[in-house]
Amino acid sequence: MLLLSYIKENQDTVVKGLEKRHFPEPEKTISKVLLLDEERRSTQQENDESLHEMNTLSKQIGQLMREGKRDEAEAVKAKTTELKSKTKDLGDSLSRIQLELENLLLTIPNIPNEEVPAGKGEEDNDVVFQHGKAPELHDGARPHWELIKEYDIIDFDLGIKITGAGFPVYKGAGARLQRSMINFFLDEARRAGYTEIQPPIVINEASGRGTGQLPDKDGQMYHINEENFYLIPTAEVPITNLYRDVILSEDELPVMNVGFTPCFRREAGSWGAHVRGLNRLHQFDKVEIVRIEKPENSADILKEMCQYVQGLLEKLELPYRVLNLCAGDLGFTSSQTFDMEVYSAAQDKWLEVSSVSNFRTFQSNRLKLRYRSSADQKPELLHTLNGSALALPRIIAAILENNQTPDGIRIPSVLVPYTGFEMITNQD
RNA sequence: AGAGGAGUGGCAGAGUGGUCGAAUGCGGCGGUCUUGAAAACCGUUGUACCGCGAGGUACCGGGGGUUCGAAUCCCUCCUCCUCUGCCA
Repeated sequence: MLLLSYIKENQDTVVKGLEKRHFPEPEKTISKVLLLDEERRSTQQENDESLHEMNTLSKQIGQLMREGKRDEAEAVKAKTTELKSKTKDLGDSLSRIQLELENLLLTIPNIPNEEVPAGKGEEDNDVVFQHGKAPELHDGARPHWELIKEYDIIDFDLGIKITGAGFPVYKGAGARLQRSMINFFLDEARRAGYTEIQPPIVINEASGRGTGQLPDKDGQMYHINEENFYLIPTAEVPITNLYRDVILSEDELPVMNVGFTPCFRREAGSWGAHVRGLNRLHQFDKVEIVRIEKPENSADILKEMCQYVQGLLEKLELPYRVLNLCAGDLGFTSSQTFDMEVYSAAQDKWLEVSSVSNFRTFQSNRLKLRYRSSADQKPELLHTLNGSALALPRIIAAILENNQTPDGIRIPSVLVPYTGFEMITNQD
């Protein structure tokens, strides 16, 4: 959620930012916000005055009662009747206006920062970096959804039997590869200074609102009716919400957390013919890095996090490219996002495996996540950032496809100490 | 899941209808003393909103209600503790 004070002081920037995102009728929305805010302030002033008067009279009554001046007290009481209903009305309008303002603010996405390219959709994203080259595959090389059958390492049909489409079962070497990658990613993050967190993978409504999944992505999360809980779409949600309603001291910064969790996404309406195999799932594993930084550092930290993720891809020997997402393709809560895509040779396709974002104060404003730079300073909102490091299924898809040989699938050497095998073959 | 108890400031803990944003202790910050530190003593110490300011308003787990007036009474939800039951 954007800061109201920011909107007030930077109307032009906000309107231009929303235009860049192709947000409909930005000017109209912003003037509505400002109008509601004005209404809120004047109503609050009236309300406060009215409450003040009530408080004063009530104290008088108490005083008179104590002095035994019953009749005088009753006289003052009579005066409060009218005031009371006025106060009630004012209070009602105030909360109605506040709710309307809050709901309107919740529909406004984050403002893209200056480095974000203009554009409408994914075709306008900027490729800012590219590394590695496509492997030369042997004749008869196949996409991963065929390879997993041949080597019997991932079974979609069994997943359909147990749950439904998009919930694969990992078997044998497939399960071990998956577990190895989780450990590898967590160990790498730990070496880079991140603290490992194992959060709940079920969250309440307040957490969903805190990081901005609610109300924006309500239909995209699995919901548990009895408890009004949601299955997490990413570890970002529980890990960032650890800091909801928290005022950190300066020496607690920066916060660098990493967590592995399964992630659940309904992906309602987003399935197409091109989405096959591991490319899109309802449940998948992901290691997520989450950082909380002082505002002045967040821009540099975003780049640092990208470097970190790129390092992982290089260690896995995967060809990849980095996209600076254009304003139209930016997530609702993000001010800038870099996507990492690996090249999948057998599909001749780029697969998104990481998304690294700076939310600036958009999340911390909802979370009320602040820090105090010194004892006599007012608390200041922090910046939150996060990134996948990494999401597993598409990495597995890329490894299977890029590393296939007539004799089996070669495991990247950095993973071999974790898997305990160098090749996936039919003998496993 | 059933029965009982409890949720108050960074922490501990008093307060059961009026001058309570809230005693007291601890902790934190500033100072006096000291070469320095400790001890002792003095002062200070929540957040948000409105207001140029003086100042005002709200917040005692969340929400609603009773009352001129609620931390205090009522309803409801949440959380924690104890016992019983169940169970990785």
